[in-house]
Amino acid sequence: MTTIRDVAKCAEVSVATVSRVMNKNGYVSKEAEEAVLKAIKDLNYKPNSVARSLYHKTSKMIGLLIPDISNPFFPELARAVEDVALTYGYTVVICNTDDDSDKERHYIDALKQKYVDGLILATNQLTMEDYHDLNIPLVMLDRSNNQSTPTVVSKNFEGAKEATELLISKGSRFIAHIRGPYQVKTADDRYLGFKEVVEDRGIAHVVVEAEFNIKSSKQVTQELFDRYPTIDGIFASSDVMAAGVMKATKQLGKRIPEDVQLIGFDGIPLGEMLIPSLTTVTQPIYKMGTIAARLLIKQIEKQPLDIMKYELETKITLGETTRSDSFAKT
Amino acid sequence: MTTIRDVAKCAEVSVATVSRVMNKNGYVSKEAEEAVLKAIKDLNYKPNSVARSLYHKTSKMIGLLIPDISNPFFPELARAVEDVALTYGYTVVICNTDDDSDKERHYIDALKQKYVDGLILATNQLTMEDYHDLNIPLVMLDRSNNQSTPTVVSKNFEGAKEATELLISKGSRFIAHIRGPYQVKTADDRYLGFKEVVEDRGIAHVVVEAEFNIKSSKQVTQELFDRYPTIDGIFASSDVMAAGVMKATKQLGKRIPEDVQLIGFDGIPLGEMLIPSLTTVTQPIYKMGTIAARLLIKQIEKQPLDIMKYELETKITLGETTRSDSFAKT
DNA sequence: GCCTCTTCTGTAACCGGTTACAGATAATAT
DNA sequence: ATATTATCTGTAACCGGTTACAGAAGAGGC
Repeated sequence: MTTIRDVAKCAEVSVATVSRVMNKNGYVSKEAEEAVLKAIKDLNYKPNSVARSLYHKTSKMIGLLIPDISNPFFPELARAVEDVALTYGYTVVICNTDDDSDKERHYIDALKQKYVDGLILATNQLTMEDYHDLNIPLVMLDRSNNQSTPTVVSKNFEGAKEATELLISKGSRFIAHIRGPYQVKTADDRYLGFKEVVEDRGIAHVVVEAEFNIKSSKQVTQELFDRYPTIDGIFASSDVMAAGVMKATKQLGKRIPEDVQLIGFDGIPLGEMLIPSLTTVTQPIYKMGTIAARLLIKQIEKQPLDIMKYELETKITLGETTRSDSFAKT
Repeated sequence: MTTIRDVAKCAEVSVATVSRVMNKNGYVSKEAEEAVLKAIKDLNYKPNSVARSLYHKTSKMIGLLIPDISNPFFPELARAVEDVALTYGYTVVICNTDDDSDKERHYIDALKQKYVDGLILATNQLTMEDYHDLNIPLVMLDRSNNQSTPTVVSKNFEGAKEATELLISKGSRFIAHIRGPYQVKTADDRYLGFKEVVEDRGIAHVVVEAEFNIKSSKQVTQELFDRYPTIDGIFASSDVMAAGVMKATKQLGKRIPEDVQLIGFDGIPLGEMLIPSLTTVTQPIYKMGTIAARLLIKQIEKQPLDIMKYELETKITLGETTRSDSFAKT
C-alpha cells in the first residue's frame, strides 16, 4: 500500500505539500503541484480513508436502519438512499434491526464507533433520548414520532381515506381493514384514515390486526370471513398483506373483485405482478428515500434545512382488484 | 467522546495497561484490572474502531457487491450475509453495481480505502485480475467464473434439467425457454440444462432472451406467442420473469396451467404470492448467503477451507402453474 | 548476597493522514 | 533601503488506538 510519505519521497517534497495538493488548500507552487500529481499517478496512490477518518472524526458513511431488507418495501427505499449517497461520496451501511431494540442499540453503537456521519431511521424502537445522545445528524423515514427531528413520511392518513372512499364509491358496503401492528405509527395513521371515512359515511366495518407479512394477513383474512362472510371490501395496510388476502380469498372461493374488492398500500412492484393486479395506494417510495438521504447529507454538511417535515402525496393506482364500474354489484 | 487516555487517567494507570485489559493480553495485576474495568464502566467507554482499524489495517467490515437490491432475488441473500456477519462481529456494506464495471470499480476502490476485510461478489463485470490485485479475501456468490476463488452457487444446470423434465412429464410438448442475458453464467447454465433435456427427448422447443425483469419477459412472451401460438410450456430463467410470462398470458387469454404450463427458477417469496402460485426451481437462497459469508470470514480469519466450491441442490416447488395430473390435456 | 525469571507497568513510536506553526523567499509598498 | 505582505515549504504534533521495549519489583534458586 502506498502512503502519503511514499508520494512525498517520490515527488521530493514533504507530506504537507502532498496533502495540500490533494485537498487543494494552502499555497503550493506550480512545480511542486505537478511533481506531486505525477507521483500520485505513477504510484497509483489512493489516500487511506481510515487515517482521514481518525483525524476528521467523520467517515463519509451513513447508516440506514430498517426492520428487514427482505420485506419488499425496503429494498427500493435502500436503493434510493444509496443512489443519492453515492453521488455525494457517501457509503451506506444497511442494518436490519428486526424491530428489536437490542439489535438496534448494538448497531448504533457499532456505527458510532466507526464515526458514521449520520443515520436514517426507518425503524424506531428506542426512545428519542437514545438517539439524541448520539449527537449525530438524524432523519426519520416512514416513521415519525418526534417534532424536532427531520422527517420524511407519506400522507398515510389521507391515503387511507382515499382508499376507503374508493372502495365505497365502487360499491363496497361492509369493509374490513387489516391494520398493521399497534406500535407502528404508519399503521396507526392508516387506521385512523379508514376509521374517519367509514364512520363519517356510516359504512359497516371491522378492523383486525396483522403483521406486515403474507402469512399473518392470510390467516387473519380467513378468520375474518369465517366470522363475517358478507364482507365485500378489504383495505389492507400494506401490499404484502393484500397478497395474503388474495391467497385467502382464493382458497375460500371468493372472487376478486366481483365478490370482494381489495386495496393495498405501498405501491411496491409486487402489486403489478399479482394476478389480478393490485389496486393500491402508491407511496413515492424511491422519492422518500432520496429526500431522506439529501436531508441527512444537508445536515451533515451543515447546510440549513428549509423544511423539517416532508409529507409526500400518495396516489391511487387502479389495478384489477377493484371494480371498474361503480355499481357492478349492489 | 471518551478516549483510552481518559480511562487511563480515571483508573490512574497508563494507556498501555488499559489496552492490555481490553484485549486480554500481557500481564496486568488484579488491582489494575479492576480499576480499569471500573473506569471503563463509569465513563461508558467504547473503543474507537477507526483508530483500531488504522493500526491493524482491518475494519471488521465486509463488502457485498450485488447488481441491484431492488431485484427480489438479492434481499434474502443480503439478509443471510448480514445475519452471519453480525454473529462474527462484522458489518456488511451492500453495493449496487447495476452490472456496471465503472460503478463496481468505484465501490471496490472505496471499500479498499476503508480497509474492508473481504468481499462477496454476486456480480462480476471486472476481470479476475482486477479482483486478484486487491489482495483481500473473496467469495463468488451465484456467479462462478473462476476456479481459484471460493464459490457458492446452486446447481443451475441440474435444476434446469429437472424443470424441463417436469414440464414434459406433465404433458408439455412444445416448450419455450426464456433465458437470461448471454453474459450471465447462471443464465447460461440453465439454458444448457434445458437444451440437453429437450434435445435428448426430441421435444419441440424455442429459446428467447430477456432481461431479469418483469417488463422484458412480458414483452418477449407476447412476441413468442405471436409467432408460436401452440407453445404449451414455458421455462423462465427466473421467478420475476415467470411473473412477466403470467402477465402476458393473461392478456392473451391463455389459461395457466390448462393451456400453458409454466415453471420459474429461484424460489423467491413472490412465487407464492402469485395467483396461481408459481411452480419453480427453488434455490436455497438464504443458505447460499450464509455459506458465502462463513466462507469469507474463514478466509479473513486465516482458517483453512475444506471445500472451495459449494454447489447446492435445488428442489422443485410445485405450485399451481403446472398441472397436477400428467395427462390433463394431450 | 547474587543471579535469573516472572510479573507488572509506563514511555514512546507507530498506523496514515491533516494542519498549526515557523521559517524562507519573493513581490510589493513606502 | 526597509517594511509589509503574499507565496511557498517542511517539521512536528495530533487523531485514538496498539505494542515493542525497557525498567522495576518480587519470587525463587544457588
